[in-house]
Order: sequence, then C-alpha cells, then structure tokens
Amino acid sequence: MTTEPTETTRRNPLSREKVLQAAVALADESGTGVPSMRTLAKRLGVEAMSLYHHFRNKSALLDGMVDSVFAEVELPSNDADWQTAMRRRSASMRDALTRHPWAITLMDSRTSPGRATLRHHNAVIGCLRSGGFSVAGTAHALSVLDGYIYGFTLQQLSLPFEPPADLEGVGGAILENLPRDEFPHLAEMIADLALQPGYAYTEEFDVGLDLVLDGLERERDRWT
Amino acid sequence: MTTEPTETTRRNPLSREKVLQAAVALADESGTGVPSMRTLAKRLGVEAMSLYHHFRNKSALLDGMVDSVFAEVELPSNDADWQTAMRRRSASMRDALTRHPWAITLMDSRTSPGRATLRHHNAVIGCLRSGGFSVAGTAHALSVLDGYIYGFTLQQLSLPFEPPADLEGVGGAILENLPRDEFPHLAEMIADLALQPGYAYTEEFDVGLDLVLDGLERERDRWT
DNA sequence: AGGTACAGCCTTGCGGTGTAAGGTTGTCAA
DNA sequence: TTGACAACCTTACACCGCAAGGCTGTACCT
Repeated sequence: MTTEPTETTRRNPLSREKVLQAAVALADESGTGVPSMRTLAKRLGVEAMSLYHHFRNKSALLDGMVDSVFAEVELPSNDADWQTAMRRRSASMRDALTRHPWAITLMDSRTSPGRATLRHHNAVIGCLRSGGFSVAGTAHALSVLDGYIYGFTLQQLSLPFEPPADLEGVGGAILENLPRDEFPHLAEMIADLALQPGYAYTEEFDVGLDLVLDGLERERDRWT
Repeated sequence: MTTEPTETTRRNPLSREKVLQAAVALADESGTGVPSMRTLAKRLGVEAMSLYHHFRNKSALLDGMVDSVFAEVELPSNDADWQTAMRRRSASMRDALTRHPWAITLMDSRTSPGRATLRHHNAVIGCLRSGGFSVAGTAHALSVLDGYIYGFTLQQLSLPFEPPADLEGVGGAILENLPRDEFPHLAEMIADLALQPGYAYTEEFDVGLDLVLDGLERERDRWT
C-alpha cells in the first residue's frame, strides 16, 4: 500500500555517537560555537526533538561533546619519564583544544565529567605518582600544569587573528590607532615583537611549559 | 495638558556607565551568566531597545563589561620589586575574576580590548620591564603568568561546589559512584586530599604562582 | 495469527532570545 | 515659532530550547 520510506530510517537509526560526531563536526565548521538543536538535527536528516531521545537535554549533549574532545587527547605513556610524558600530553591537549575552539569555553560550564575525561585525569595522576610525586605534590602539579595549559590556550584563542596568519598586518593596524603616549610599554612591545617577521605566538607555549616543568622537578621532593 | 511622566525619565537618563553597572550587577547576581537585553532593560526601568542607543550591539556591551572588570584590578605599583608587585596584581586579578565568574568565559570571545584593559596590560609590561626583563622576556613572562592566572581561575570556577563549602560531602558523593577499580589514582587522590578537612583548593593558587615566579626570576637574565 | 509493549521519530506550541525598522516625545538653538 | 535631534518606545521577525503528546514499524509473547 504505502511506499517504504522508512527503510532508510530503519537502516541507519541515529545513535549517541553519531549525534555527538555530527555536533562536534558542526561546531568545528562554524566558528560561532555550539550548533543549535535544530541545525544539528537538520544535518542528521532528522527533526530536532528526535535528539532528545538520546540526550536528556542540551546540557547532556554538551557534556558528551566535551568528553569526546578529551577522548582525542593522547594519554601519557608509562614508557618515558614523567617530564617527556607530560610534555607530549600537554601538546596533545593543546592541539585538541585548538582543533575544537568551542571546547574550552564549554568546559567551565560543565560539572559532570564523562568517562574519557575521568580516564584522562586518572592516567595523568598515575604518571605523576609513578614519577615520584606524592599525592599532595601531584595535586599541586596538576593544578599548575592544567591551569597553564587551559589558560594559555584560552589566551591564544582570543587573539584577533589566526595563529600563523599575518601578524604584521593586524599588529600594525592595532598600533596605528593606539595612543602611544598613553600606553608606551604596550606600543613598544607590539612594535618590537609582534611585527617581527619571525615571531610566532604559538612557540610561547613551550617556553612556559618548560618553565613549569622545571619548577615541578625542583619542587617534587619538597612536596611531602 | 499632559502630566509630566517624563520627569523621572529626564531626571536620570541612562548612560553607558549606568547600563554597564547594572549589567555587571545583574550578571553577578544570577549565576547563569550574562543577562538578556530585556531583563537588563527591565532592571533599568526601560525598554530593551533603548539600550541600543548606548551600545551598537550586544557584543559591544559585553566588551564594556569585560573592560569594567579589568578596571577593578589593582595595577602593579612601582614601589615594590617586580615579584611582589606581580603577586599582588595576580591576587587582585583572581579576586576580580572570582567576583565576576562570567567574565573569564566572556574574555575569550571578545577581541577588541577597552581602555582599562589596555591600561592594565601596559602597566604590567612596564613593571616587568623595569624589573629587568627584556622585551622578549616580558612577552614570555606575560604569557606564562596570565596563562596561569586565567587557567587556574577557569578550573576553580568549574569546580562543582563553592570554594570554601563542604568539600567532604561533594567529594564523598563523587567517590561513591566512581568505579574505583577503573580509576584507582583518581579515587586515591580524592580520598586522600579532597576529603581531608583542611584542604582548600584556593591555596593551590599561591603554590603555582610561586613556582612560576621563581622560574621567571631564574630565567630573567637568560632571556635576551 | 493476533495482541501488546515499546523504541524511535515527528508535530504542535510556548515562552524566551537579539535586533531591524520606524514612530513618539522632550529639549534646545536659531 | 520652528526645526533639528537625541532619547526612548512599539512592533515585528526569525531564531532558540524544549514540554506534551501523537504516530508507526518492530519484536516478542501467547
């Protein structure tokens, strides 16, 4: 009697994972942040309300998105010493946050961590513990390290240009309508650094990371 | 002929500053973040669209809010050495961001800094420069310091409880439905630290800050 | 074979959002 | 007196998250 339009529907029903994947992809494409339920549904060839069968509300979906970003982050290996392990997972973390710029803003509004997030934290703690840190010392190290990683990435994302792009043009434009006599040090810094052809803000990350890691190494045995 | 209902209107017309003040207050009260234009207008006894006579769009209002937070931050004084000056302005910065939790989330979406923001950065740069840092060294120091401050505060704000509040209760609740055999290190850490009566996450800030400042002091003369 | 339970999806509708377009009003200078 | 003009309001639109409830194909039981 009727045709069989439901075939396609039945063939590929949507799932938590498929929805999350689409949501992440959509958020990555539009720099405007998280997609709306309606646009997300449209992308999946589905009505908006269907998504609520897989997620209790939008907040749950956001939780899932954040967790899927953590899932992309390389866990610290136990083969290397803790410093190189931390260096690698820090770079991986920063890369993931840069690939998904919406994630860092999302992170601070979510309070219930997912499994990938828990696994990540557990692995990092384990790495530091077997690297010789006490429990309290691990807490200190985690606080400084993650604080630095998130904060640096946050700053980098708020820069008014793409990281490798023409810093000269933007820097010059800022310099032009900046009252140089009112903010002399700021003007000097932009002039000296940002306009230097070779300057890449991204490299600052490693400078700070090394500073933090050196400090941790020095304090490690003092932290009982 | 008509009565004079406009008297109150004429007596206190709204201004950029009054709108900003109300917006900040409203954002502080409701933990839900930035107020909508309508609720903000209602608070001011005005219709929503009236606000657009003082701000080109909502983004401009948000810029103003962020700038007004920077205006609250204590500028580094030139009387003390750079380390204590940085320690004081860091604490002041963290306090401001804690008073206005919505600000840090807002910061990364704004790209055009206001006057108070520029003044703040200029003063910090000046303090480091006269503390003996080269231009490049100041850039490094700024990157690490601000990164740490923002990142730490971001983490602190995303904790699922009020900083001084009952960590025991929440920690215990988390511990209960956490698969301890799957995340042993995480469980150990929560058990050992968070449930300790004396533990206050806030104090972690100073531990990390001292670590960063010590590192900066050590690297200062190496950075040409 | 017939009945029933149910997961998956859709429809409708509500109260909220930012803001474009244009109307109204009080003030002040010419 | 007139006109310009800033401040403010009204209306309207397209979007948002989501509560409530309807429909339909599948699966299992008797």
